[in-house]
Order: sequence, then C-alpha cells, then structure tokens
Amino acid sequence: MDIELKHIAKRSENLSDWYTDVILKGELADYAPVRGCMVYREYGYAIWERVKKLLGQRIIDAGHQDVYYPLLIPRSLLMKEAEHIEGFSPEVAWVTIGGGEKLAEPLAIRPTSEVIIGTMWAKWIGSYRDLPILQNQWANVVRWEKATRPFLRTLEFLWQEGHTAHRTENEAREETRLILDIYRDFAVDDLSMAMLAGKKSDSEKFAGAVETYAIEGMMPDGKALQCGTSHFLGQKFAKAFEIKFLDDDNTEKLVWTTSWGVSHRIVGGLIMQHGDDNGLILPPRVAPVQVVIVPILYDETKAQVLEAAQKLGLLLKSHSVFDEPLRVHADLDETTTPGFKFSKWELKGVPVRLEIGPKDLAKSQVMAVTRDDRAKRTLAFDPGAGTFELEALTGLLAGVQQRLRERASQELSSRLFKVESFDEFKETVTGKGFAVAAWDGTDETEAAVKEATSATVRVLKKGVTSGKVACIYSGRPARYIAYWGQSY
RNA sequence: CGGGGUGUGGCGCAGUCCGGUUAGCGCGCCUGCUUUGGGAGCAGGAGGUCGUGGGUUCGAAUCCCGCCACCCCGACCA
Repeated sequence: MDIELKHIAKRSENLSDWYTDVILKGELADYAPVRGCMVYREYGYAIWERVKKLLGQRIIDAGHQDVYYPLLIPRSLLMKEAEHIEGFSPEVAWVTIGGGEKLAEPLAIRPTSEVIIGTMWAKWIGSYRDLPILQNQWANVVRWEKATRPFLRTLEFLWQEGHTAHRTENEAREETRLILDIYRDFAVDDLSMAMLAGKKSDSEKFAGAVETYAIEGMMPDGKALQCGTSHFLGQKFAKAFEIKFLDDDNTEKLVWTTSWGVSHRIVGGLIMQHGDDNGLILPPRVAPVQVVIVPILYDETKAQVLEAAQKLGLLLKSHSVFDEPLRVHADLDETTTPGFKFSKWELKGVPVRLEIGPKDLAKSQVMAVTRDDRAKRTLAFDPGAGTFELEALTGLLAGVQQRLRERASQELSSRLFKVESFDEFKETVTGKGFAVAAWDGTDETEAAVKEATSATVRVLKKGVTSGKVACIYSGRPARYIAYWGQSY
C-alpha cells in the first residue's frame, strides 16, 4: 500500500531538504535564537548520549580516563603555538568583558583544548614515570563558522577530545593510529556506517599537527564528510608549552603528544547514510528507542490489548540486547491512530515495531516490522504465561544492524571511482563520489585541483607509489594514490 | 564573508508589484460525537498586528533605509 508522505521531502530527490525535515520533524533538534546554534531536543540528545556511551567505552577500554578542563582560555596561552593560532584565530570567539569590566587579557572560548591542557601537563609531568598521560574530555567548543547546518557545522558543538602525552615518538605515533582504528570500528560496528580511514594531506592537517589521520564517510549526494580526526602532534606543543620530563638516562626530554576528536557531526553523517524517504533509520546499537510497541485499539477489545501491550513492554524492558537492557517504548496514546504512530516512529528511525491488536491477541502473537526493509513477521507472545520470543527479537535487531552496515559498505564501494583522466576526475567529484587518483604530492597541485573542482584530497591511500604512475592533474610522477572528493 | 532568496497564528503559504474597513487559506491545536491493522471523519472553537528598529504618509504586511535570522551557491572549517 502506498504511503502518503506529505510531511517530509524525499531523500531520493532532495537530500538537503530531507535532512532538515527529519531533524526538525523527527524532533532531534531545533534552531536556537542564536545564529548558527542548535538545541538538542530529547531524541537528538539521546542519540548523542548513545554515541558518548559507545565511543566513550571504547576510549576507556583503551586505557584513557575522562577529565574536564575550563571553557575559557587566556589569550596568551592560545598565542604560544604559531601554527595553531594561525589556523584557529579566524574562528575564535573572545570574552572581553567580565563582571562589567573590561578584562586585562581577553579570554578565548575554547575552539579546542590543546593549549590549556599542555599548560597543565607542563606542571604535572616531571619524570618518565608520569607518562603516558591518556586523557579524554567530553565538552563543547565554539568555532565562529560562516555558514552553519544542524549537526554538520554549528558555532557551538559537542565533541569528545582526547589528549595524550608519551615518552617516545613511536609510542605517540602508535596512539594516533590506535585511535583512528577505534574511530573506524566505532563508526562501522556501532553506527553501521562506511568509512575510509587514512592520512590527510598537509593542507588538510590540523593546525599545529605533524600528521593528521581521519575517517571520512560518503554521503548520498556524493560529498564526503570528515567524521573523526586523530593527530600526531610531534613535539610542537611540547616545545611551545615546555612539557618536559626527566628520562631514565637522567636527561631532560620533550614529550610527544597526540590529540583526536569526534564531534556531533558524526550524528549528521549517521542520519544521511541511513535514512530513506520515510525518515531516519537508526542502527539498533545507537537507537534511543530500539523497539516501539503500537497497540491496535478497538472499543470492545481496548482493555485487553492495552494490558497486553503494557505487559509486553515490561517483559521486554527486562531483556538484554547487545549486552544492554533493551530500550523499548510502548506507545499507548489513545488519541492517535495506529497509522499515525507507524509514520511517526518510522520518521524517528526506530528499528523494530511490534504491533499488537485483537487478531494478534487471539493468536497469541505480535506483528514485528523491521524499519529498514519493512519486512513483517509474527512473533509468539502469550500475555497470560508471560512468554515472548525474545531471541527472535534480538535476531531482528541484529539483522537491522547488519543490513545497514552492508548497505553502507556497498554504497561506499559503488562511490569509489578509479579515474585515469582529469575529465573523468571532474565528473566523479561533482556529485558521484570519491575519485581514486594519483597525486604528485605537491601543495600546488592540490590547490589547483581545488580551484578547478572544489575537490581536495580527503585521505591518502596507504603506501607510496613507485613513481611510474602519472599525477591526474600535473602529469608528473605520482607520490600517492589519493581519495579525492568534495566535502561538507 | 561575497552573490541570490526568504521572513505573515505552532507549521506551510496567499496577500506586497499598484498603501485604504474587522489580514485570508490549508495543516496542526482545543471540545464533542463517530473512528482506530498505514498519517481518520464531521461539527463547533481558540489562536496572528505581519522578523526587528526607524522613516515616508491622513493611513503601512504592502513604499524607503538599517539590523537580525534562516535557506541556496561560493569561499572558510570538525
């Protein structure tokens, strides 16, 4: 049966409008009365809380501990690392008045926390025995962006920023790559997303980094979205902030540091990679509501059906899926029709819906519908005996999680194009996806390509080429094979 | 930040060009009855001073200027 979708734009026709519609009408977020800022509503914040839980656990499991540093950073600290301030100064917001008086020294609202953290580390680190330092903070930061979009780019955003200090270069480099793996695994396993992971070109590096690695997702409009970055900072910040330690050979050395972050932008990527014309499709691991129960109410049977729906809800709440209590919501509202509820929860992307009506009750079953493929099947449920096919439900949830992952993976594969000519290159990066193309490795070439196509190197493919391949733009011997694309 | 567009009950819009009684419509909302397995129907009702500040005028949603916000394209960025 056809569904009338008068309320949201079609994802297949207008991704941009669809994106805004599902966020506003799905009640994830709303625009705040401050330019470029958004309010996370209950459902949207719940998704972020899931990200915090799942990614946070991976970070903790890798040996890091959570901390919290101040929001405000004295100007003098921010100025200490030259590349860092050069990169960030255009987008820093400043506090110049406090308590009604002009401040002697302006305070920056943190755009990121390297400098204030480095300052404290210089105080805390004395010996090699104090290393490594493995910290993570969940925080908000402000970057004065010119153009904003919910989740993808906002003036204030929520993120996780990790900061580590190490005794040796090698250890810090390993940390950088470990985090990249954690980010990729989190995106793939928990969010069912598809990502390219690799090193950034110099021009795309973090301000103050020696090397930057990133995970990059591909969106349905053919544009890339950077979803997480991991930076090897070398000794640049250690030098600027004099973060030194006495090694076991009794000589004073500078530490090696890293920093890395995933922001709420990844929620924007999650939304875009998984939806359909009916709204969001959330992978069960991150879905705030994994199962919604919709009772089908008629006057004569209302009482029994409501009671059964409630019982089912309680039963499911005590069940665990993916090692966590099942997140179930029984939508017992008697003032809206079942059809309305179906659409509403589909818009919100709930992975599994359980319908229970008089016909089901008579047959001791419920109707289960999976969000991604809308497949229907019955599951045995006996309210009297309190029995339900819990394992089958777990299987349905696992199935959604896996199908989404496979679909995203196929979608990414279908958007990788090996290109041999610059014409092909241009066509690919304007709406099709990633161009996999040889690059001579120079800033000039990357800048020229960006000028001509607005595409940049998103990440480099591993390894250096033999030099026999010609750069897609300059024709000179290539140093790298790169994934190029236009980005958000 | 440059170019383009938009701003009128909660949402989507008409009205603006060419100023003139009580600013309309659809959806939503409230009440009642009938409904309820894919966004229910009928009846009644509430709700806006036209983004905002100034100006022109006897009179401004409508004309002029400033500002703000949002959308699209570009530049910049997680």
